[in-house]
Amino acid sequence: MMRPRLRDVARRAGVSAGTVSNVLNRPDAVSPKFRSRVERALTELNYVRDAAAGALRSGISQLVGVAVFDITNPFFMEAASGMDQRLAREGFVMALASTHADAQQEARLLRELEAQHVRGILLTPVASDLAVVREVVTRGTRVVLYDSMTSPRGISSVAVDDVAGAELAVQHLLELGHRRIAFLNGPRSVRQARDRLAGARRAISRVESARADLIVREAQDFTATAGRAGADWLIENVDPLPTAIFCADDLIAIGAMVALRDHQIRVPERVSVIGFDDIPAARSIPLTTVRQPMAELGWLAADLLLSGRVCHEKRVPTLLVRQSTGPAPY
Amino acid sequence: MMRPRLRDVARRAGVSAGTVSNVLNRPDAVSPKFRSRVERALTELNYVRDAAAGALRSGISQLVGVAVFDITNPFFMEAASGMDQRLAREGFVMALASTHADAQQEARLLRELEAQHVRGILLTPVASDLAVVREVVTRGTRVVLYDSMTSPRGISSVAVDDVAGAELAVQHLLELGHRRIAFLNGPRSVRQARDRLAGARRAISRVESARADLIVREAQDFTATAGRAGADWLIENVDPLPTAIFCADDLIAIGAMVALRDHQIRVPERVSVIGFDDIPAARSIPLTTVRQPMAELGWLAADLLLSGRVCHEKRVPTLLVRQSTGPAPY
DNA sequence: CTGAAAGCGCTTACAG
DNA sequence: CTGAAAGCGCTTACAG
Repeated sequence: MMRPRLRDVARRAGVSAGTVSNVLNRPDAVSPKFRSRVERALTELNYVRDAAAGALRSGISQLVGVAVFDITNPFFMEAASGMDQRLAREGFVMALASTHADAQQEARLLRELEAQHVRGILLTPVASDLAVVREVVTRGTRVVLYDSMTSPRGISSVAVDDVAGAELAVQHLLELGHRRIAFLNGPRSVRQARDRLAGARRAISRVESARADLIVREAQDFTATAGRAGADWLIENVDPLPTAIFCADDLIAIGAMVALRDHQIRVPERVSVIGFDDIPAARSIPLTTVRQPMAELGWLAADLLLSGRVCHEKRVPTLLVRQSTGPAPY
Repeated sequence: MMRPRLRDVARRAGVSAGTVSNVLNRPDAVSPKFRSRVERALTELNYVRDAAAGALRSGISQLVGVAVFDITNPFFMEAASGMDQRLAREGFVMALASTHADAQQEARLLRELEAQHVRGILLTPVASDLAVVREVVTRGTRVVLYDSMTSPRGISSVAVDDVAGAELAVQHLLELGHRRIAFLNGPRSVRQARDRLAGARRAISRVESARADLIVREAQDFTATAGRAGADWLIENVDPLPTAIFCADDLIAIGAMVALRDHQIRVPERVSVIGFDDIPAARSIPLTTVRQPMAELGWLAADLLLSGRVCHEKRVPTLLVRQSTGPAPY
């Protein structure tokens, strides 16, 4: 009826609770005879260690906190899946939560996870000052930053170069002859949005032969709904319509394509669309995009967390040309 | 440096630790004078309750376990998002994990979450015997089943009628004149796959005027990769190709459409494709599908968990006709 | 190598 | 209404 406790196992094995605990936590310190006796009792009773008690006493739990912007964005879930793969093999349980890209909620969440004595936290940071993160780290909780370009001392991070990625995207459009390009960005409060804007601008500024324009429109968030609204806005307010739209993520791009289709504007014949991330759905659109190795980076972030190694991994994203981009129509 | 403890707050407020705890847990039992003094100390020190200690002592934590088949499937993440919305408003933290639709891993996970003294578990059950679930519930952990058609006594569940949904899908194809229909199903070990097959068969068996065929192919899992392989198999092995493909979920449908496109088979002119779930990407394809109200059901499941009410909610899914289905070509 | 004991930070009857 | 004390189930020095 009740779950067995350490003392139940101890009684059954005819040893003390301390010895059972030793078998569990430092088996080498127990004689083979006692160890096998205890192990039998453990399996016979189907013992599961009380995680709360263990966490309280030892100061550490089998929980790893993962805090991302948005759990419905495949970008983050691909990453979380990579993290989970690394974590599960050591028996850790992932506690996933969303910050909704809000600094307040991020702070609340970090404290809450710390209070659970999590083994560590994998975080997509919203705030770039990292004040709360530092606080938590100072008190002894490991944090690894996912998708963060800041490389604070003592805190590991993994990231992709967003500036380079956006540059790649816009360069691709320029090479196709586009000279009036719209950029459907995410909210500027998010670092990724700022960096991608910087990259887009840099590519534009490189154009020498002719003049190139970048029309920037900021979406409310990185969702398809926001992308749709953004494209609707372009269609209504920008005349003539740009011949290409660079979107700050694939979800925005998907939304933009829905809007274009609703207005019978053909992609890529009249307007080219390019995204960012390469979420699984991008392939089926099929959407030209800038690929980020999300699962790989997630795996790496979890690995850094477990090993305790401190380092800053940066990856350069790659361009994936599919069928949503083509030559400029004029 | 160290996080403040209850006793630090007590000292600062000039009261005992018990009184601070009372302010936190049963404020009405404390006089207004003491209460406000304690509350000030609480905020001044930025106190965060130690969750592990609280869980150990009270037997309950602020954690809610969520165990789904696959965290990269938008179907589950839309649901999780609904759960999170309900949970976050009461200050609960969601611990999301994947069972990979495997009964073993499900059992392991349930025990692990129980050991964390979670407030409850929201589970997409793999095993239909529910033995481990019952065990956990007997010991006092609340469980609400998500997407489960079994309605065990004492355990709440929310679900959509998969049989009816699949019937709806195939009926739609039949009404369009299709008589050779392929069904790209998920693994039969999963209840949803079995139910959707039953629904598809039922629709087929209703046809009176002419004969209708259902060619069933079981995919490895509910992913786009599996869907692609499934459609490739159909293209290679079934001649003539069926004029319509019903897919057990949208991911499989998306994969199938990629395969068809790679073979220059036009959708819906030569082959109609219909999915199941209505994940956000479906709209942008645009894929005809059977809609499940995932976020709503997730919210409801979390609500049942928190309220402790036991009931079984069933929803009837709805058909969403978009542009991936059309009249049979012959 | 093993056992008895202290203690992690809370919560909760209970005495005053 | 408040405080002192016991105890949740573990882990970990420490004595034997």
